[in-house]
Amino acid sequence: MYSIGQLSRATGVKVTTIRYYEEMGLIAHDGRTAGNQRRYSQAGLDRLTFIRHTRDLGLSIEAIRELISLEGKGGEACAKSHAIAVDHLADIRDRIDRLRALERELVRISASCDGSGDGPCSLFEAFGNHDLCESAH
Amino acid sequence: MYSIGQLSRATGVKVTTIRYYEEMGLIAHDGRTAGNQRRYSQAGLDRLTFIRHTRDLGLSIEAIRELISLEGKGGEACAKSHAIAVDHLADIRDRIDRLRALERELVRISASCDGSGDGPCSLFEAFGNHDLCESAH
DNA sequence: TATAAACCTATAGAGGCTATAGATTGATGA
DNA sequence: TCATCAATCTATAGCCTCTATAGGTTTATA
Repeated sequence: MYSIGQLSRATGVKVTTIRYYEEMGLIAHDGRTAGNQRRYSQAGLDRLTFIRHTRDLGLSIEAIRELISLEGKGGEACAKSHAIAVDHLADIRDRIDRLRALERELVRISASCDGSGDGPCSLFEAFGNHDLCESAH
Repeated sequence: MYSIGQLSRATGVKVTTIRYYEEMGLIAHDGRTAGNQRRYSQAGLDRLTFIRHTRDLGLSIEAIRELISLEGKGGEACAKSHAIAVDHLADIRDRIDRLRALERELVRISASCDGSGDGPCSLFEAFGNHDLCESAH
């Protein structure tokens, strides 16, 4: 059996965060000591490792909760899990696209003035008036 | 003079958010009516437009506050503003790189199972064991 | 003048943690 | 066996950028 601190060191998830995940319903402990301290089995460690990885991938607590509820059920559950992965991938790609647009804008804005302080500084117009406006709002 | 609702409609920033920006020190109103309602001049509208654009670009409230304090000062202020833009650009590029790594992982994970539910579903192993581990933790 | 829309302040909640305080328990060395 | 100290416990508040709600007041229009 592992203490919460051992789980923390093994996975890199902070102790307080493990308790937070418990509160969120992602992980349970396998009993307590006489003095009320949490104890975990190997299954607990595996579960936390899974949570850590899926969080690293950017999945929300909600999505992870759903994945967990689908684990090992086969058939339709497999399809649902697949959908979570594919949806998240689409979301990531969306964010990449949006960040690329911001990157282009910022390149333009940075270039609008060399920062030397000689001559008029056009950064504020550049910041205040960007091309995204035409498409975004 | 504009009411807060007019400012909101003109910029697409919600009324409650405008009041939040005021509390954060990004925008001030130009007086109040006898009945205590905020009124704004053209300068207020311009300021909110600026805030909206810089938020769209992903700048933090803190960075915007600094930009505002530097506005129209020329010389060194121009250099500082330039640095804010360049730093933010570097940050955006970092985030793009990280999202690209996630994208690759998710492509691999999605491909590990077709979601048909025929045969064993390997999504959970794929989610729980990803390559990022070797580099990230 | 009556009504409805807009406005006001204050407060709580979202998501995903993190930090702190103050108390208790557990493991180790003497 | 006991002292000590690290680890753990619960409960609560804070971070950031809003958003939503409640309950009340003001403004604009018919």
